[in-house]
Amino acid sequence: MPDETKRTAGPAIYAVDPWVPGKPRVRHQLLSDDERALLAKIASIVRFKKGEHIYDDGDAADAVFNIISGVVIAHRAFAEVEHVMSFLYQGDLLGLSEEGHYSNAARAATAVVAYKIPLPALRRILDNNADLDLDLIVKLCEDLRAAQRHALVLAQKRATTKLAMFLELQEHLQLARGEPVLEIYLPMDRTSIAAYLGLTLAALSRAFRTLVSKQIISSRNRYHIKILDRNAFNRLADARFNET
Amino acid sequence: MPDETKRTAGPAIYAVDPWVPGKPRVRHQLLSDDERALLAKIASIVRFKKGEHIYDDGDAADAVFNIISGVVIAHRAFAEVEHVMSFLYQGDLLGLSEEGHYSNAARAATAVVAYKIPLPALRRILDNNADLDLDLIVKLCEDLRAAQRHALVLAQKRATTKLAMFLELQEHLQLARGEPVLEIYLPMDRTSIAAYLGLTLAALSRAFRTLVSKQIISSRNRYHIKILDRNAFNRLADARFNET
DNA sequence: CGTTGATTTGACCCTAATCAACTTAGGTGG
DNA sequence: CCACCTAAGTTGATTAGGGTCAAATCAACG
Repeated sequence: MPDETKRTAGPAIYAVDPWVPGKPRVRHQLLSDDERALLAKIASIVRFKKGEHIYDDGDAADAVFNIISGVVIAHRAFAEVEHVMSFLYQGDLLGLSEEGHYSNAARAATAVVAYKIPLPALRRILDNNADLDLDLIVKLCEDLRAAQRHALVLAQKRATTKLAMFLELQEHLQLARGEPVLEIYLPMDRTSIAAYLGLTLAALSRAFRTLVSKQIISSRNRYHIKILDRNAFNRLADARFNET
Repeated sequence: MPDETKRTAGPAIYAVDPWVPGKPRVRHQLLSDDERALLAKIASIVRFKKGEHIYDDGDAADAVFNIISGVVIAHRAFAEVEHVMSFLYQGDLLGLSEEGHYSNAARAATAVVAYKIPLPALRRILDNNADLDLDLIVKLCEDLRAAQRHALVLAQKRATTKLAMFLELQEHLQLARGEPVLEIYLPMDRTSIAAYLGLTLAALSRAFRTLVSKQIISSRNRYHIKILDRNAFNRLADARFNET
């Protein structure tokens, strides 16, 4: 697994479309070494323990975070229910899509290390740096597509379909990160997955059981899933197979 | 209703957060007159009839569109079902969040007039124009928030809640556009609304009927809705009231 | 080894999906 | 302007799938 952040110091933004099935393009670094060095100067490194709270919906937004390692959950309470908006991985930015105040809350799904980039300093650098703008635009377009994919998942009516789509997405992300994909690794807990898919914990659990009992997937443990029947899996998760 | 596009010619990008309840900030134009003139030079004006097809999922993306008037539906078929990703209004951009190929299809919900901006020309201008970048970033952040709001709506389990949230969103958009809000105007057909909310046409129809029979809303006709019981409406649509 | 939180499972209920019939609203052509 | 046609929307009956609540396991950690 190539870890760019070790070769060159400083914030990293990766981009790749993890959706198009059969097209596992490797993600690439959007920032040049110079840009990363520039950002590193104004960034500090922060650590969060698993489950730790990073910022709250409504807090004054004074910094953006760039994940070095670990998984972050962007979430939001609505009508007493927690909704997970996205899972964020190494190289992802969080705290970006707000102005003045964060519009999501964020917490660590695993132990997290991240760059914390103060907003005023970032703004100063952006103003003098046309290239960074372009990179940001590319990243934002990608986040936008991701949000629309999420909407597509949520619009599904069957729990097994949602779950299969989620697993496929995780698999593509893993592939894009250059990790092995014999198994799908799920760093977040079931509750978070359920909140992401718009299901109750019970319904998600049943969806897992259904896929397992149909021999479509198997699970070594809570965090490691293997796809046994790729065809059946694709039929559930992938539009191409449903458009006959 | 102020119509900026009539005062100054050329593409227009408006931005405002239409979500925060009780905070109906008026949208403002992100582009300067100079920028708009610049874009106008490379843009052509195109018209689409109601229901007309604008571009298809997968088409080579050769231009972005900037809506002058009318409503556009960004949609996508998945598993034989049409999903509406967003409704786009005057000043909105479409065809942006893709690279190479459009990732959504688009069709006109009403008669539409739009600027068509060829991508190569746009790229040339962006390269020489730091200000435009910034504007684009603001717009993208806003689109991103909108997509996450959509996800939040889709994650709701009750049809009446989804519908109320949708109506509230439309109301806020209208307010932001400076239109009167005694009634909520729904330019799109029921089928599109259902597809946006992840409901069947039948379920949406029943949700309307439920709200009407509970005296929460009334409808003058298919396109004009009035909110009768603001408290009950907010209890359904608005997180603030559900967090007790 | 006990305690706590996470996950699974079960029983029951309710809502929205489905399928289908019916009504309405918009066009079209006479 | 009206009769007709078609697409859009409504309504009804039925059913399946997920919600809800609660009990039972399981897993992690001290």
